[in-house]
Amino acid sequence: MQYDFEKTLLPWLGRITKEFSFLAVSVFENNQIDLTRHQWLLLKKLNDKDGQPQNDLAFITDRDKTSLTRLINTMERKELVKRVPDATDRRINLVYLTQKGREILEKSIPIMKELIGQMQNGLSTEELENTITALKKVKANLENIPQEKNNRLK
Amino acid sequence: MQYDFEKTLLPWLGRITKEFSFLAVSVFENNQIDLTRHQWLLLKKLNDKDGQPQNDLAFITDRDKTSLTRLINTMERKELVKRVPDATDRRINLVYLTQKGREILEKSIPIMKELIGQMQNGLSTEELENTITALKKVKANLENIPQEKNNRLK
DNA sequence: TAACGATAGTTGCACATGCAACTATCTTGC
DNA sequence: GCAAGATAGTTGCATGTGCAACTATCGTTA
Repeated sequence: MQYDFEKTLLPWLGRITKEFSFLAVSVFENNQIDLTRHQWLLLKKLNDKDGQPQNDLAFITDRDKTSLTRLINTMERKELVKRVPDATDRRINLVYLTQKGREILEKSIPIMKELIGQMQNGLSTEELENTITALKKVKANLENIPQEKNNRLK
Repeated sequence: MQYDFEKTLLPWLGRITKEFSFLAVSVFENNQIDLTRHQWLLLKKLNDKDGQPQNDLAFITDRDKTSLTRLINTMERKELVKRVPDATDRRINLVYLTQKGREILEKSIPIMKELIGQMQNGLSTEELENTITALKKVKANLENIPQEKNNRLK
């Protein structure tokens, strides 16, 4: 008998993540917002705390610093964020929202809330909480699996 | 008051997916298996049913056909799969596992099972089932959200 | 203070992905 | 049986990602 991967969490997580990304970009487009899911998330993090070093942003968005470099490149071209060299430590770039970035983010937040609401539609509060609790356990489990090579989040 | 996205499913799904990919590749490496998560999944699907057209494989792996083209390119270079033109319809390439592909897949399956087991560790059968049920609902919700542009899965 | 190691960020390379546009082939309808 | 449309697959371009190797700068310490 074959091992049935459909009865594990694995396939669902990937599918939903991908599907949601598509939807988000699609709904953004319908509202004349030109943002990818990744760009949106970074704007959101900058809105929570503006002017962060690239390294910190890489950490909180679970991303390699090189990936963040290029995401910032793209977003700087689109004038959503700007790099400002740190006054005291010249190695550091602080990343700030531009006015345009802030406006686009504010326009996008209710759309994202609506979309998340639709996604979670039909789940009771309890069901939702239980699911998140389970996913947190899963995340914790993954973090406890040792791996030699994983040094990107140091 | 800020809307707290951490209390929605959204951030957890993406994080876990990414973290699991890392772990899988890392554990594969430790066992001298050179596979990415995507390559592994395709091998798995071919093992379930060998000799499928590229279009069908794109569909069942939730992927654009162009993405699949290039994934097959990579995997053909690594001699994991091979393209065989369909005898009756010359537009179609049927994709088959190679001997090497099959061997590597068989070596990888117990490792994947083990990793999924570790990921789901501490979740009771009931909890796991409830979580999967909830995720299925979420997936169904996403599919019911209309979007003009999404024509990739036709 | 000079040297060494740590840290922040970038670049080269490879992989993965999607959309638009393309070629080749097949199917359908007149 | 031929033209028009549908289908399978590829390619160009853009985005996003990670690792290894690199530069520039800072901190520590001998």
